[in-house]
This record gives sequence, C-alpha cells and structure tokens, in this order.
Amino acid sequence: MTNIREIARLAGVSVSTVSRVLNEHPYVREEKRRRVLAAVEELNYIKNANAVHLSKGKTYCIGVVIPFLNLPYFGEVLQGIAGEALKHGYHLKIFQTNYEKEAELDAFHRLRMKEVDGLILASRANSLEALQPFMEGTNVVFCENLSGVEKKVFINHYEAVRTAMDHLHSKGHKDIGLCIHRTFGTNSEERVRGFFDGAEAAGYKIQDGWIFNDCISLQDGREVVGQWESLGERPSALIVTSDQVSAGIVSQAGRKGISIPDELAILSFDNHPISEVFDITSFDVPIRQLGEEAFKLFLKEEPSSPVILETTLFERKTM
Amino acid sequence: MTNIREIARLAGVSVSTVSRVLNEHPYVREEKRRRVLAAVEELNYIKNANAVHLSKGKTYCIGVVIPFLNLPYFGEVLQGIAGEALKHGYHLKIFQTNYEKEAELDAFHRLRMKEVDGLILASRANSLEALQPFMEGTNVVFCENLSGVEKKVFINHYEAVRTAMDHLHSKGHKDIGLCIHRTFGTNSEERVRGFFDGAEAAGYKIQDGWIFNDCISLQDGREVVGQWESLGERPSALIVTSDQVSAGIVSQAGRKGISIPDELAILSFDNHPISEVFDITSFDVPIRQLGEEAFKLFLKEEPSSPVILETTLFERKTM
DNA sequence: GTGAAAGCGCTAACAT
DNA sequence: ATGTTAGCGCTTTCAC
Repeated sequence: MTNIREIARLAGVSVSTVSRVLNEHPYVREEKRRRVLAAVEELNYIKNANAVHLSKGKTYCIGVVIPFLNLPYFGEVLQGIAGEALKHGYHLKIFQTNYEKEAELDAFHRLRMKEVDGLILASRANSLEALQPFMEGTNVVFCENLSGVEKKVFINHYEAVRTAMDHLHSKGHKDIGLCIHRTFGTNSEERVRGFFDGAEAAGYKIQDGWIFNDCISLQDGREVVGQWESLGERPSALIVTSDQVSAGIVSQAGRKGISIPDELAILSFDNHPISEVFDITSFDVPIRQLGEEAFKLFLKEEPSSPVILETTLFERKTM
Repeated sequence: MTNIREIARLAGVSVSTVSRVLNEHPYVREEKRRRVLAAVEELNYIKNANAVHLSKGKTYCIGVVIPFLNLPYFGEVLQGIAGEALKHGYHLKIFQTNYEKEAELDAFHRLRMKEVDGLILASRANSLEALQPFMEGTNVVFCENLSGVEKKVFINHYEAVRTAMDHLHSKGHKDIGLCIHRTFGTNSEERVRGFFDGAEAAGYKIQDGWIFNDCISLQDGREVVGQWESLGERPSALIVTSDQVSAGIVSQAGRKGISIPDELAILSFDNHPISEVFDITSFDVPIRQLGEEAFKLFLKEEPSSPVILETTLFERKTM
C-alpha cells in the first residue's frame, strides 16, 4: 500500500505539503501542487480513511439504531436520514436491534469507541436510565418525546390521536378502539394517553379488549377483524396507528362482508400509498421529515429545542 | 481521552500486556490481568476503534450499495445482509445511490480507502467496464448474473419468467404482457429475455406496448391499468415483476369493473404479504436469502461458483 | 510557502 | 510471561 510518505519522496516535497494538496489547503506553490498530483497519479495513491479518522478523531459516519429494516415506516425514516446525511458528506452505519437491549447497547459502545460520530435512535428498547451511563459527552438524537434528553424530534402523536377522537366524535362514534404496534416506547404511550384523554374528555367509556396490541403488518390487520368480531360489545370505530394494519383490516372486512365504514369505521395513520389504494382515511405522518430533522439535530452544536412534527388528515372513505 | 499507555502506566505493566488483556490473548499472569482490568475500570477506558482499524487494516464493516431504502424489495435485502453480518460481527454502511452513477462510484472509492472491507451491490447503475478499474484487489459481491465477476448471487429470473409463460400458456393465454421495473440491469434483462424466449418457444407474438416500464410502486400499478385499457389490442395476461405493482393493478381494476382474472390475468413476483391480501398468484422470491448469501460470499476467501436462487409459485386467484 | 516532528491510539514482531 | 519498539498513515503545530 502506497502512503503519503512515498508520494512526498517521489514528488520531492514534504509530507505536510502532500497533505495540504490532498486536502486542498492554500499556500502551496502551483508547481509543487502539480508534482504532488503527478506522483499521486503515478503511484495510484488512495488515502487511507482510517488513518484520517484516527488523526481527526472523526469519521463522518453516523450510527442509526433501528429495530427492523424491512418495514415501510423504518425504511422511510432511513431514507430521510440518508438523504440529509448525504448532503453533508456523512454516511450511515446501521445498528439493527430487533428491539434487543444488548444490540442497542452495543451501538452505544461503538459510539464511545468513536466508530461513529453520533447516534440516531429511530426506536428504543432500553430504558433511558440504562442508556444514560453511556451517553455523557456523546451526540445522540432520539426520535420520540423523551423527557430528560437534549436532542429529540417526534411526531405529535398525542395531538393526532386526540384530533382523531374528535373527528370520530363528530361523526357520531362513541365506541372507539385502538390498534397499536406496542405498548412500551414513548410514541406508543403518547398515543394511548391521547386515546384515554380523548375518551375522558368526550365522556366515552373504553371497554376492555378494545385496544389491540402488536399490530404492525398487513397480516396483523387481518387478524384484528376476527378479534373484533368475537367481541361481546364492539367498537364502531378503530383508530389504527399504521396503514399497513388498516389495509389488512379493510381487505379482510371486505372478504367477510363487513361494511366499512357503516359497521366499522377506520381512522388510520401514515398516509402511505397503500391508504390511497384502499381509500383509507389517514393522517399523513411526515416520517421522512422525521429522519431529516433527526440528522439536522445531530449536526447542531448548541442545544436546541425539541422538533415537533404535526400530522395532517387525509379524508377518504373509511370514516 | 484516556489511552492504552495511561492504562499501562496505572497498572504498572507495558502497553503490550494491556493489549493482550484487552484482546483476550493468552500468556498474561492472572494478577497483571486483574491490575489492567482495574485500571480500565478506574479510568473509564474505551478503546478507540479507528486506531484498531488502522493498525489491523480492517474495519469489520461492509458497504451496501443500494438505490433506495424505502422499497420493500431493498428493505428485505438489507434485512438479509444485516442478519448474516451480525452473526459474524460485521456492521453495514449504507451507500444510497438513487441509481446515480457518481454516488455508486463513491462507494468504490470508500472501499479503496479502506473505509469498508467489502461491498455488496444490491443493484447497479454503472456498467461493469466503468467499475472494473476500481475493483482490482477488492472484495465485491454482485446481486445479479453478471458475467465476468467472481462473486455473485442472483434469482433465476430467466427461468421464473419462462415458467410463468408456460403456466399462462396452459391456461390458454396467448397474448401476454410484462410489467417491469427498468430495462437496464442484468436482472431486468434476464426477465425480458425469458419473456421473449418463452413467447418464441410457444409461438406467441408480442405486441408493441405490451411491455410496461418503470413499474415499481402501487401507484405505478394503478396507472398500468389505464395504459392497458387504452391499448388497441390488449394482452389477456400480465407478468408483473413486483407484488406492489400487481396490487395496484388489481385494486384499480376492481374500481373500474375490470374482472380479474377473466378479462386480465396477473402473474406476479415476490410473494410479499400484500399478494396474500389481494389473493394474487405470485412467485415467491427468496429476497432475504439473497441478502444472506451475498454476505456469505463476501466472507468466502476462495473463489466460489455463483449462487443461484430459485422461485416458487404460490397459486391464488389472479390467474 | 514549506518542512520537521510530534501526535492520534493500537497491534504485533521480536527480544528477553 | 512480559516489555520494547517499530509500525499503521494521516494531520497539524510550530518554526523558518
């Protein structure tokens, strides 16, 4: 492997001059610059990134902590982060966790080892307390409304669900259920909080069994329909936190002859293209923007206030 | 930042002993090992990954060259690579290209800079000739049947499309169209080749306008229906290379009162969950396995023969 | 403008 | 078993 010293020798200059040329620093006489460039060409020189990283104490690489790579939601977040990162000359290193705490902690370890310059947590498995010992002096961005952290960007899920409740209320619904991905995690908790607050404000009663957990995929949505059918008292409307799930519900309802929205209204989230295909009324959630803002927060030096992203209702035919 | 030398000093040993302890090498007396570990604890020492990378000439990181992150196909490939990589202590660095040649070349540059130990090309924008100058002595895996490269894994698209043609033939179809993502790229070319070979073998005639390009999303599928309708002579069946597109077609056909499969049969690819929802007959394509095999090829030292993955038909109701 | 030299922090061959 | 030392390859301060 040819290095900067060999270039210097061949060009008849010092290594610092070579370094200056390579990094486009000023104060190099044109003739020497040319000699260096010629030597680089002749020896087929490529600079070693790891040496640069070590010397600079920086890698221009950001770690993304993410549970899965094959879900539309996370794909869109990634796309947002990657697009913004590219603009600033950064690359992404993926730390896929499957929501395993160990895997998540490993990402923090890598951060402390300076393998990456910072971390974006697209979703989180560990408690903040478990993470805190590894966070001092680091640059970590959270994609949730987590109190006690400096950098965060999140969708205003609480407000969105409350708005959803209001909308259903105005359509005459009083028996409302909720389909949700998981019950832990700030984003989910905020949704659930909005759900109960909304119910209380409107004087609804929420029945046991009207909250459906672990709903993330099309298949999960199809199964919800069966569960809904087997209920004694059934909600007349469902707030569903993913268009994938909603699509599963709508499709399965179609097969079973359940009329939507007459027998069951659906108010969904994401405004994913699939919601258009199924004519599902859905809140647009700026997921890609979430990723973009997360990266911008990473770049920020000074502490900045949380970035809050709002949702927008797209009315179609399931409510 | 505390380094290995400080640890050595505090523990009263040499740096090599510290290194041995840290890397679990043998031949360290238990007492010294303990002293080192105590010093590590006391100074809160974390080893610097970049120094290790530089010294070892290895990063345990593999680059993945990929056009988009938010498409189901590529999400699944990523998931496959990441899962296998994790097993072997590797991480993924993402080089998102949007199919821009420059961005793709940049990935090769990073490889030569030793920023990553190898590259997996999930999909390719440059010609092999354009890439070749940057490939000597490197470890690159292609996810396509590209002649002239050492490491490759690919789906047998040719055979799959030929089988598809046979199936449609046996159902009485003679006018067959093709929906495809793009026309360049080996995978697409193989499909097109299978399409024309199949037609020729069965004595079909393929009309102009029966090949629909740029079909990748749900929305694209919906638009295909309009194009199909405006055709003078229409194919009675469509081979569609993505379930997303098929779902768009089926859904749009439903709205327009076009009967599937009577007026238009659909034979799709991927066996994505969405094909189950829409009851679409689809070839299962082992996409995740593609990713896994790609990573295994990366690890292989000796040259190995291409890995060829076959598809499996799942019959449902669109044919 | 240019060069010498001191890092950056770790690994591993060699000597003992 | 353990220590010494020469790398790995680049950046950057300081002096001229």
